[in-house]
Amino acid sequence: MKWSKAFIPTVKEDPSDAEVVSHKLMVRAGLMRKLAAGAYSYLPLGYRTLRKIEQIIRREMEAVGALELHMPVIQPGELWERTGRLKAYGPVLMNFTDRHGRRVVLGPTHEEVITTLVADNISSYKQLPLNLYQIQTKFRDEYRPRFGVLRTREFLMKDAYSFHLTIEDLKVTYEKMYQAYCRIFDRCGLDYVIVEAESGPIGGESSHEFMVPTEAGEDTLVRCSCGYAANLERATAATPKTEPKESPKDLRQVHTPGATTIDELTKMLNTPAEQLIKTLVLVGDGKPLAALVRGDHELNEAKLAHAAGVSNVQMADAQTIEKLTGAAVGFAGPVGLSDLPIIADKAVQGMVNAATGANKTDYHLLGVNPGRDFTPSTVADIRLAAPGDRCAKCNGELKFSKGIEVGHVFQPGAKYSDALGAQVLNEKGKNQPVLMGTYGIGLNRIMAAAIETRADEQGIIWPMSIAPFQVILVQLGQSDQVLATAEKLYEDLTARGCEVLWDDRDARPGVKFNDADLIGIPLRITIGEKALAKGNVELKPRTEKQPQLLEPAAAVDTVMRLINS
RNA sequence: CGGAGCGUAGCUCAGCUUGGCUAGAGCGCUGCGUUCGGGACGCAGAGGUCGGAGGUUCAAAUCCUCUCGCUCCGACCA
Repeated sequence: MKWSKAFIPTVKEDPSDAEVVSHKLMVRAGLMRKLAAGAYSYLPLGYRTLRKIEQIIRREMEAVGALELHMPVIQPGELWERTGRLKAYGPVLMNFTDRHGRRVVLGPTHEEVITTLVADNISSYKQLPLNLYQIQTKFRDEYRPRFGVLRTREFLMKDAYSFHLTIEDLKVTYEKMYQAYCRIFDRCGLDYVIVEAESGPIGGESSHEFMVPTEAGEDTLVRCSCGYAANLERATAATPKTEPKESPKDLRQVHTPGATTIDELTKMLNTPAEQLIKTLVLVGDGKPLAALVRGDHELNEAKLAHAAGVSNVQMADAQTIEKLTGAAVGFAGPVGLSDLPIIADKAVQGMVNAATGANKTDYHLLGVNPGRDFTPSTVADIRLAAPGDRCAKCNGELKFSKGIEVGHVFQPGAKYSDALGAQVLNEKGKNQPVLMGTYGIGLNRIMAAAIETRADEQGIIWPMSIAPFQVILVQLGQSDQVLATAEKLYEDLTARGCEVLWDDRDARPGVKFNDADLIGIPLRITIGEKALAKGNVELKPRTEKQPQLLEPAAAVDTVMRLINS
């Protein structure tokens, strides 16, 4: 492709609305342009990379026996009601009403559609396992699209769904897909870590996320040198050892006017936050419950829901809290709160002479001792891990960092089959629900993550595998000799299957070199009078400083060797 | 949805506080010339409903009200 015939609108300055490196560079290198918040056009150069990522994914999916299909973006809202996800996704679901007054959902994912498909067309265990995937645009009306292409309202996703008779068989495919994902991200040149994850609205127990560590990421990774890795929602920390410094004292009520926050309370009582018990009133599946965490800890609602055996929890409103505790918000405490299930974090269990709310406006209790003054109905890990925490497995120091989620694998099992009636006859002629695994990859995020983690001050540095072109020919000047050499190189390389971008523009060398670096093509061949006087051209990988002088034919051989290595 | 900020040429921005003359700069773009190995220079040009609507005023990019869009922080989420 000649640059003069291409559409590669590079720009010198960072776009004013871009914050992260990948966003800036994708715009500057002419890969994409924004249409509206969370909606981007991919220009020819950017689309080439996206298609290369697609091809890598297709190869690896085929290698593990997944079959490509294509499902509708528009989906009946009724299907989403049946699985309860109309509510679970809430306003994130893009939807509209059609001319007949029916609710239509723009698919954010396709569990409902594929399960219906399988329910209607698979009836025997002999047809299992089955593994289907598609690569398609998904729609999610995000609260806040941001960071360029990292969180958008419309994005390209590879979504796969596998179906099984037994949990063992599901695990076999899950493992295969997990390995295939590793190969995909390896081939895309990403450094990634795999973390244990929460399943969120997809559902299911075991779940892993593929994360690319970078400051630009939105997700928080919690890792330990022993190999433990989880995302923040899932991470478990060792329960801090509290060595009782004093013997239990008597309960004492103190006047604490207006102290409704941990901060105010630590000042007023002159007590460290770790001596306080935070009592939170929540509603789980419509029923109120109390959650207890140490004052310096944060509640993890997903863990709480799990411990309480409910599908989700949310903070109770002020009215409910006042009714249940008999006090204004900020003065709740576990002592005497006998009507509610009390779920205490493990770290609360060993506390001695803690301070809590007194269930009386403007009063707190001192000398509170779990076991003596109140008894939790459940003790579990219900808090968020925090910097400074130790690893639950090896007691090493937990490290916190940011990452971009590029892939996620789940095992929802029978969740959708039960809701949508996907059953098969087993060997004994009895109906049983099909078990499901689901697997997702964000293609745009792969692209952004590759840029984010590999760029330098000059611009993008593509890995060979997903570079829009493998080689850029930089032609300096328009002399007959230069032109003829460029032409020959272009033909020879193209004939050998190499993807070449030929910068034939009548521009100054600096402009061309800077653009070449900006768009990040892995190999650059410079054709100029200087080297050509001795019959040479210059070959320089994007990552190297100094070029190598070679005769054109040798340059072609070297390029092909570098591409195939 | 709460908090903050920003909308002026294709892009990046100045001008707004304290209303006033033909609305500016750099980059990019067009033409001509000189240049040509890491974002050249000269000359001549094209390009603007100052986000939109309403209001105040003799007069609005500038002040007021409403509205739309974008960005960041938070909440929430994959």
